[in-house]
Amino acid sequence: MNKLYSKIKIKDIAEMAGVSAGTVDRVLHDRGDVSKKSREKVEKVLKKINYIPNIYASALASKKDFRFVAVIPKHNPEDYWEMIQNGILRAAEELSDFRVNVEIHAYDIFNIASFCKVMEDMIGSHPDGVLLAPSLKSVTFSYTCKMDELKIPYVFVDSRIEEAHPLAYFGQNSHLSGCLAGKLLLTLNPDIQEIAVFSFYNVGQIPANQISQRMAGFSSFMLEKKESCRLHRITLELGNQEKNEVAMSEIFLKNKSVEGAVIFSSRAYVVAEFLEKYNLKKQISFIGYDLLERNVKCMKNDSIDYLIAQRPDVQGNRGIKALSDHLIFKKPVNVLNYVPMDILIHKNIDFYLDFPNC
Amino acid sequence: MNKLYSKIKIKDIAEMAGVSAGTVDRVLHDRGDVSKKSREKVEKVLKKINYIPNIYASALASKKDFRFVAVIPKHNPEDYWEMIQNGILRAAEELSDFRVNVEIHAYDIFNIASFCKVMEDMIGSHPDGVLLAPSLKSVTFSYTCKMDELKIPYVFVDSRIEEAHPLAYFGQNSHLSGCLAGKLLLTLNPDIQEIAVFSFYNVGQIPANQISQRMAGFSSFMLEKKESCRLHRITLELGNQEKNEVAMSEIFLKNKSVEGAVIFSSRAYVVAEFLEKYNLKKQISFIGYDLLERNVKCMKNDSIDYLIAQRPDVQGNRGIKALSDHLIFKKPVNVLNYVPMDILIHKNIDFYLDFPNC
DNA sequence: AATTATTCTGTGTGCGTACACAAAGGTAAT
DNA sequence: ATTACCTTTGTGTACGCACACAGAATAATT
Repeated sequence: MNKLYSKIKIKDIAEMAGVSAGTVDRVLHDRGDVSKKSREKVEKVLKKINYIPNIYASALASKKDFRFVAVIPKHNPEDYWEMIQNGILRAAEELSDFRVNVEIHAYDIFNIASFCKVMEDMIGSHPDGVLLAPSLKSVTFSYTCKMDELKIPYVFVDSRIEEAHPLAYFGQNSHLSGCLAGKLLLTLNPDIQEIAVFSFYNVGQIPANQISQRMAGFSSFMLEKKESCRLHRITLELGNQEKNEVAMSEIFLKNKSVEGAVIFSSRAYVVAEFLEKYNLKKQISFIGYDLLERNVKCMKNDSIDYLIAQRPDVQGNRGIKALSDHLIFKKPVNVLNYVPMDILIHKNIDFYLDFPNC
Repeated sequence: MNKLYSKIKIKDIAEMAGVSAGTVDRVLHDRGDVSKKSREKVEKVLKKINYIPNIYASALASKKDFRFVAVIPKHNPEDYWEMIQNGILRAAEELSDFRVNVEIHAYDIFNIASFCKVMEDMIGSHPDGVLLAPSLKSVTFSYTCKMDELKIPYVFVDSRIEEAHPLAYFGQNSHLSGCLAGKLLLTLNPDIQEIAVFSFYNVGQIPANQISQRMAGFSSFMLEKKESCRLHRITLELGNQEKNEVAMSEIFLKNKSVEGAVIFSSRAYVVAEFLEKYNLKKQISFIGYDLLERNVKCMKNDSIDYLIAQRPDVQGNRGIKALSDHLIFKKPVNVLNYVPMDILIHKNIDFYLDFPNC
């Protein structure tokens, strides 16, 4: 409750350099109007000591407001994107005392025009920073180019576009995460010969980056480790339960030799609930992604064996924080941030859910 | 870069209530010297609006220094405890602008007297808060009682003592983590019949809470799921490589029917390196705990199949933050915080290591 | 040399809060 | 009614920093 606390402050530096606090401040912020002589005196002191500004005092004194915009898909409350959004909103709260405001602009994932409209309006509003969940590669790229020109820093979450120049990326290494899915499936059933690989048919939309890369990773892994294994690709349709049920009956009921299944998008429950309904849980090893409530429920019913999670909340949270690290705290930020591929099974999923990541 | 930012401040409340800022402050901090009339006026306003103090301004203005002490085992730089310490030190840095100082007091894990000395000196120094890695239960308990009396808040990390009244606990649910080890071993080898269970002989010391509970969890899980399976308990001795090698030869080389092994303390590499040396990696499924550098190396050599991790850095970090949440930010803190049981395999371990947890 | 123009530098104020202190109000005792 | 005493209240200053502004020092012009 006493003494101890001590840190070098601007005033101390001023004293050491034999100038005033104002001059030190001008040097620190490179704001000009400093003679060479004074600048050198200050810089000499700065080199000697390790000045760490009090960011809280700094934020308090600053009059700048920051406006960040997060552009993500429209979604339902139980969706994967909701978790990303939660992370974003949590960051917004944590940073509110630093005069940071975050707006969420949502686009329709099935409608490129909607994405374009959102992006154009967003860029037109001249935000200080942008968090972006990429849509179609070429389209997205044209907007990131515009932001490069306007010097608006942007970060990617979930997936990224190699050609762009984001401040940072937070997301999984999709290819390797597909390999992991393969590895887990082989652990469950080393002798597996036929696997059903599910994906969703996105009306008029090329499959997301993320998902096709996972698929590629999985395929190449299986090809290498178990060439003999046959992969059946089944395309499901969002909301068309009838058709999906037919497709799944075809593969699971008619063809009794399929012993495993994978899905690379977050709606594993669509398949898992089918497995439950027809009592196939034991025969079919099934692996999915992301901790949607319904997925978790299926896992607890043992219709999903493994879920691979990717800390979506952390992605959103750290994405926003990367922007403020760069713009407000002037900290260097890591560009490529691959989030861990968390392996969840019945036995450890509860602790994962209960413990706030970050 | 403009408007937007606005939050209710003490001055606003003062205006609304028709009193001065000083009076509002006195009400907010329950510091007395306020007439019933004024208090009511202020409280009425407070109920209506949602006042969130600016903790940074508050920290800036506060003249209180906080001294936290972390009592943990002495250790080497590559040890498990080093990671806990790193989390502690990171928290100390993050909180330095809040006038928080953290001291690390280390005790000799093999010497109860050393623990007692550290604890007594520590308590005698009247810290504002304590982070504690428990030693022998009964001894530790006597000190937590003393801290209860002195109203010094303390948090447990790693393991806990049920009878004590900590502000918080951060650590794994050891019992279930033992079950998880069992589950993973069965996934690797569903037909396993003989398993070697390793532990370290701690000279003159009862095995740590943590470890014996994992062992119990594992045993009960195996008993339930695979009654026929035989468990061989092998006790190794820290630093006595010769003796250890003999013991391991006995179990792995003479007895060819052992197909799996587990160790519940962090030095899995002692066993794994033996498996590498005698080329037993493929025959023996082996599961260990914690991401020591040497363990990770063994995993990459495929001599360890699974490592169960417990975010030791997060434990240390959140432990210290729990103290400051309680003492400085007056936030309620969760008592029981079970960290996730992270499942690491060759395929996903790198991402886990690269990505800073929190 | 005197004046104006141009750097440059120090001081002062505010950010939102905590806390010390003095002033004001009230009550009880003389 | 006066004094003394306690309670309650408002004001002022400091925390460390950013930034505006005035004033000092220097350079350029007449």
